Amino acid sequence: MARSALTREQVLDAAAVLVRQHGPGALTMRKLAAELGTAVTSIYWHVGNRESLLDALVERTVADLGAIRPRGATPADRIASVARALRRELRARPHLVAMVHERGLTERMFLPAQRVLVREVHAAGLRGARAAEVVRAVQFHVVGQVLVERNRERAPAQSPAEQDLWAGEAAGEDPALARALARPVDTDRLFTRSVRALVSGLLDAGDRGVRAGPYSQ
Amino acid sequence: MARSALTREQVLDAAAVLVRQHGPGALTMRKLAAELGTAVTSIYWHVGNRESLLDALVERTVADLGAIRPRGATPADRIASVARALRRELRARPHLVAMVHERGLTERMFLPAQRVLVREVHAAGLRGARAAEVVRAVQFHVVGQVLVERNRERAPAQSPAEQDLWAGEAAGEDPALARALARPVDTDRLFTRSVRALVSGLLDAGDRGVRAGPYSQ
DNA sequence: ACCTGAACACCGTTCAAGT
DNA sequence: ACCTGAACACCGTTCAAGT
Repeated sequence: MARSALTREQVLDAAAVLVRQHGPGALTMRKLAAELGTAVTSIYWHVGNRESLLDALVERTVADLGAIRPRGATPADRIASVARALRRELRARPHLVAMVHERGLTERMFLPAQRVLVREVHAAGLRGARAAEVVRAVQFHVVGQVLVERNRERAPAQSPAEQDLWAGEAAGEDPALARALARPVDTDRLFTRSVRALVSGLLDAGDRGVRAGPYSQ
Repeated sequence: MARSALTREQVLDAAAVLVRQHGPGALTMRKLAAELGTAVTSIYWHVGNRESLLDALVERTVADLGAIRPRGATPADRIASVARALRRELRARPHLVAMVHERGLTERMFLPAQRVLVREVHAAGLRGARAAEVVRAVQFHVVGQVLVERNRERAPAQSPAEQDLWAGEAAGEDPALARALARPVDTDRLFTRSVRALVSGLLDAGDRGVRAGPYSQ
């Protein structure tokens, strides 16, 4: 498409389009060249090779992740809201997560959110190594969940699904549980609840020693 | 190596060796054929194509994941111990996790552990949908963490590392936190603590309503 | 400084032909 | 029922040659 004096920017733009449409696997140097109307080898002059092209693409997409504003009254609520916002941002860029994952750049992607989290954990009254641990636990949890969710979306029908297993099995003992596990997972709800549990568990731990208090019943 | 009457089993064995040594990316049909001393095309007769070869490999490896025995006195401890055991099993087979992830078979891989978790969550006094939620939250958390850790191991040196950021920045306000975030993550410790927090958060939630009680300070 | 085509060393897969 | 080589349609990358 684009004519006259190929730019590195143009290459990145075209590459971004290909990746957005069909994922990183669909980005071949030859297709990209065809899209740009140049010889394959011209691309190499501008971006080096496929690997560093993808690197540059990741760098770029990470850069325009939106800023995150915490919401809520209590620190626990505000930390949980940061986690939810971050998940939303990442889920809006499904291929980014895959590429960042492949490249091992998760840490980098997370720096802006980390700053925000530190502020909120401070507001919760934590300092030093204990505060750092909470920040990292939340961070790891969010990325982990996003990765798992992405994975599940790609393969909607699992071979011997949970359904089949839980249809008969424990139905006698706890039919409601069997029914619940046979239903597809509501990932939004699960994320919200587990983040809330994680955060309250992390913040509570300090109050009453490491081993958190009584368990239900 | 192997001579006379190529078997499907032999193909899988040789494929497993290649994958174990250098990851799924290193498994090419041509290398595999060379290893087996046959024509590339013979392999197709036995396993169909590369994709279903990898599927079969995953199936096989998932099948010999060890059984998990919970340890500890309280349900919270026992649930956490299942999470840790599962993480250990998965980390012992790094390529399996990648392949399962690519194939979207996470659910399947998790079925045996799910049974064990259900028993422990029952022991904690939960039933029905609430019990199912705890099981799934733990399950998702473990897989998520294993994926994140695998990702981090592949790229040990992150470009603008946390180190650089936290070296100067907030050092004034909370130097201990800055130091902690500048240190490399102790993933074993982080996993143990966050699982404990998550589980206690999940089990507590029932006792005192959804919004878990006071946060520290 | 930028672009080109030819060539190299790889892929996965199909297919007609052998035994 | 099993194995084969030839061939097809792809890859990423290098390199000498052009302007």
